[in-house]
Amino acid sequence: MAEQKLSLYNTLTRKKEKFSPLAPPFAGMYVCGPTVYGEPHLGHARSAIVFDLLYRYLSHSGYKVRYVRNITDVGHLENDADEGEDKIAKKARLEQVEPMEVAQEYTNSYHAAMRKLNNLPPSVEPRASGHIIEQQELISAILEKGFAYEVNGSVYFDVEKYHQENNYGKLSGRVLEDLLSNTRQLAGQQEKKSNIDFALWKKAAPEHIMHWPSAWSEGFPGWHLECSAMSAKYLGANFDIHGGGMDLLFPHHECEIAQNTATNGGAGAKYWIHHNMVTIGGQKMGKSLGNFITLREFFSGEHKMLTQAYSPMTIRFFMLQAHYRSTIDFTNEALQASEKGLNRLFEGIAALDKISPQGKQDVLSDEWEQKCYQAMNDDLNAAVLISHLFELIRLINQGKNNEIAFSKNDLQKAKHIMHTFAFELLGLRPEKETANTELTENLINFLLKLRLEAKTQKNYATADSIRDYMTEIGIEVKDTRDGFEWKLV
RNA sequence: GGUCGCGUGGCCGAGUGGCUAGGCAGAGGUCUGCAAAACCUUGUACGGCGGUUCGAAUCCGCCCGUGACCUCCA
Repeated sequence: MAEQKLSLYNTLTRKKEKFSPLAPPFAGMYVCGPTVYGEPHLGHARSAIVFDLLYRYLSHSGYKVRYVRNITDVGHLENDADEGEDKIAKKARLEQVEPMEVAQEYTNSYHAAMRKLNNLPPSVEPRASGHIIEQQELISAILEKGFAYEVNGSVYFDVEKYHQENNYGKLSGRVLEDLLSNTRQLAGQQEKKSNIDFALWKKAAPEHIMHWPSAWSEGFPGWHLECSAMSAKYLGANFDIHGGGMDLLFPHHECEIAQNTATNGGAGAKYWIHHNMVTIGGQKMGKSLGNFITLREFFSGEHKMLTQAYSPMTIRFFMLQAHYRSTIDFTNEALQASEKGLNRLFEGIAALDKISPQGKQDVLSDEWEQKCYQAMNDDLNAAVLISHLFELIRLINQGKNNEIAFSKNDLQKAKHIMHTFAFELLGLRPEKETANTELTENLINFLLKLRLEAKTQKNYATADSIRDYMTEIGIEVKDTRDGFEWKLV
């Protein structure tokens, strides 16, 4: 059904490439998931939404997709100056609870937020802490190949040795010589042969909470290891797509490629897909910058930078209106525009059910569907897809006003397009509540019929009084040409 | 400092050698008891200066502004 001509921008080759999986009809996709030491925020939302769009589209196109997205609950060093104190462990000590309790709490928050955003759950969601053995095996393999060395119970990746036969920097475009001269000298790096070497295993300091036994020391795995280990475990040494934010391009993904290449000669993934950042006032959102807004705060509106609450679907729609490789700047004004636009889209789609077919000839050409697929195929251009949907909404509204006569076939076509692209692929979901029982619904309709009678008799005082009361209790009433409409707000 | 990117109408944001992106806001109109919604009309934008071209916002150069990465980060 779908045209199988998806092109994706591959960071590895720096150009758009036709997507062609290694073993069709299967497609493997690995995405760097959250580090669960804090509340999920807009950035997490963007990553999840972008790759949800890709997941949905690949599935829609007939691929059997295995979507793996990890949970990082161990393994990220705070920084080298801290002598390798683990992020999760640090937070745990501050809050005086078990590290895994912290990880679990934020994992739960993350899942709840992702569900609200209507992101489909991944096929496999592995935790780094559950794959210590696999990570240790990977370290052994790299040591065996001679691309790592052990010092005092810690193991480091030998970047310069690796670079003699391979290209460290092929993904990020970095030049090794520049890196060597520009990398900062940090405390606690005396063990490493070179500044740019990175840890595969770190010996845990005595006060360190999270540690595991290993052949080298009681310690913990390095920060880039988990993704290599878990992608290989669930997708194979060579798989199709690796995704993540642009901020992970270097060093994280570069190091992953080095680890993968060192063990089996391949980069791992064929297509490396990176989405851009969310900015606030033109600056990247970050805790240290003080412009950090969690998803919970967006949904409740409780944040000093927010003038109102924004629904999960508004956030999703806002994200989808920009191409994934562009930065997207958050402002209240932009989000309000999205909220209204999304409402227009949903109302237009709902109007489709109220239009009765009148035309004998089709007015909607088949090009509509093709245009929509073209937008998706062009590196998942959801922004252009949405513009097409709005063009169609304009026509639908004209049909609603009897300015265009749609045929039965037209209406089916329009419904099909909206359901496929707006709901199935973009993952938009009307949030409008309906009356919870048939009884309520009947009562509302009865009241409105009374109002209509009053109106017909020009008893506007009564008509307005009924409408005012209904508005007050949360029922929005709109008059139409031959009756009324209502919805709960 | 090194590397890479971006600069589009009031706002957000697509596009990229010639053909109206789209949404929001604004103005005028149609409809309407009022309200709301919807529809129609309306703005001829691409940082500056040069160059290439029949033609550039789109390619090239320089300048200005701005951002990301180089440190955990979506």
